[in-house]
Amino acid sequence: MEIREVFAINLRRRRQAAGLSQEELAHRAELDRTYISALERCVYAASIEVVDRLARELGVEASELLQRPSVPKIRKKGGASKTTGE
Amino acid sequence: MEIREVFAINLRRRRQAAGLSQEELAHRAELDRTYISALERCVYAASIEVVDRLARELGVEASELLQRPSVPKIRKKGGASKTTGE
DNA sequence: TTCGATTGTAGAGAATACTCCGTGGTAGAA
DNA sequence: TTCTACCACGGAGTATTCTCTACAATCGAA
Repeated sequence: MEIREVFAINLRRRRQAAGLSQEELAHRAELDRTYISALERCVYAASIEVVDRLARELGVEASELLQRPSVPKIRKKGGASKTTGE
Repeated sequence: MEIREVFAINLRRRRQAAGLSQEELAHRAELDRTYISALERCVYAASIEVVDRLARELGVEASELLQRPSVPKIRKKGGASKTTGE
């Protein structure tokens, strides 16, 4: 999983959890709305400065937005082994 | 503390801990040597892609390189209160 | 349908990250 | 001293991020 994707997913989830629209978040973080949209679609690799500004407005640490999803406990009998895709 | 600084400090500490020169790390992460130097001096705000590439070569998660140093348990009697500097 | 709110997307330009060249400085070993 | 390894730093050029404007699509409510 690419780091852009990790960030995109975390950003969208946190934003929605905070009940903010892309526009609201963009305004608070002093960024452009279309840019937030692009970030959530993995169009760009954000600089750590925008990661930090978004994290602040979402009430989390910058590092959290780069946290890869923890592997969700595999429960299997005889299924084919599945790789992470990365 | 600015996020650049957080990253710069973590990068340098991890690099030295790994016993790598800026040149060695740059080569392994396929980045320019002078750029690594600049990152450790807070000249630029790296993109999350270079954070990720450096993290890989240092054997850590990208998110770790953005982790702010934990406040080291204040032990004081009557000293002037000290701010974080930020 | 019509409206408001939200998001996707395109294009052009400004700003900044990143590369590549070179120079110099410091410290340790020969 | 001389050599080597390592790092700070400058400038110029390329690549990418980020801003701004505009238009279209979707969805739920009136």
